[in-house]
Amino acid sequence: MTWHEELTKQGYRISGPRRRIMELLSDTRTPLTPALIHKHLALEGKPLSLASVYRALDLLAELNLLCQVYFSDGTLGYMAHTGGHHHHVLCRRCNRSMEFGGHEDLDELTERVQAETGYVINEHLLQFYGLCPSCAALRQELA
Amino acid sequence: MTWHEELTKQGYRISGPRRRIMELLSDTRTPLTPALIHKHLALEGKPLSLASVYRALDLLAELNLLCQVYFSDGTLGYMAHTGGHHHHVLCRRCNRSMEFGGHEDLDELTERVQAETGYVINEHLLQFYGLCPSCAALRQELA
DNA sequence: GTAATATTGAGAAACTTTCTCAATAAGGAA
DNA sequence: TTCCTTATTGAGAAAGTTTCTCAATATTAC
Ligand SMILES: [Mn+2]
Ligand SMILES: [Mn+2]
Ligand SMILES: [Zn+2]
Ligand SMILES: [Zn+2]
Repeated sequence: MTWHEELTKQGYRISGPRRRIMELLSDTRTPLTPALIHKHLALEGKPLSLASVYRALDLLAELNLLCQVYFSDGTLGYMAHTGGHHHHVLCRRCNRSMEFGGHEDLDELTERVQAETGYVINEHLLQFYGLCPSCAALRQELA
Repeated sequence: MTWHEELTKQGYRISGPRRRIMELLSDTRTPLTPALIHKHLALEGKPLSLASVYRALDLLAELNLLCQVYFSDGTLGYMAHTGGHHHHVLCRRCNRSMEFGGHEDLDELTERVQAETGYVINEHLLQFYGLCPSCAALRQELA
């Protein structure tokens, strides 16, 4: 199901701001913060109200059309959601981010932690940080 | 090594604000945000400048005397660091948080993701969310 | 095309974090 | 203990981020 269809199915309209944000994030390989999104769209010639950026991001993330990703400094960015349960690896240097399938890799650990702590666990946050291939190569050259 | 010793070893002073924040967080079982810490200390009678709260938290986290923990709504809180590599489980209802040993449970997954993505991974962010034992019990009663 | 109304824009307001610099206090030396 | 050096704090301004309000606009159904 496309994001158009998902929005429509849930009774929301396909508005300009929503479309522009989905398109921008689909074309970008790094997570973008609300401020960055606002800036990018302004550079395209037609600025978007910052309030609309926040509103659209909230809705699209709520509907699982976008993912929230934490930079290593803790700020929150957004990426297009390609589908399925997954997590992200981020490059500390250029912020380029890739997905990896989450599958049930944490199932075993989740069981252990539930047993150890007595908590009932129903969600997790997982991200990896490091260097992307090109930044790692660059670092090799300089060494 | 105690946090006193660690601060001293690194050439930092044992100041009132740093001591009060370490003591507060050591006595608290939920992560606290800067604003909450500021409020708690003010209620103790002697308010602390909010700027000092931020400065102390930054330093203490930098020295690994405190851990940063994300609430499920994305806001960042701090807890005393008890030592060793670990992660946290948070209760969505009461925010009570427990540690669990990180050991090398992610090593296998880390290897797989490095192979799949080509990234060189050197850090990870992991947290679990759910219900603590007492909140889960409460929920049972109401059902 | 028209009507109903969901959504946006603009700016105010609230909230969070950082910055500046004079005053204070911690730690080492005498 | 007292004095000296200077790291640290307090207070408030400033910068940055997120939310709110409401009239104007744009989308969708008919
Ligand atoms: Mn997963
Ligand atoms: Mn770990
Ligand atoms: Zn990179
Ligand atoms: Zn609880």
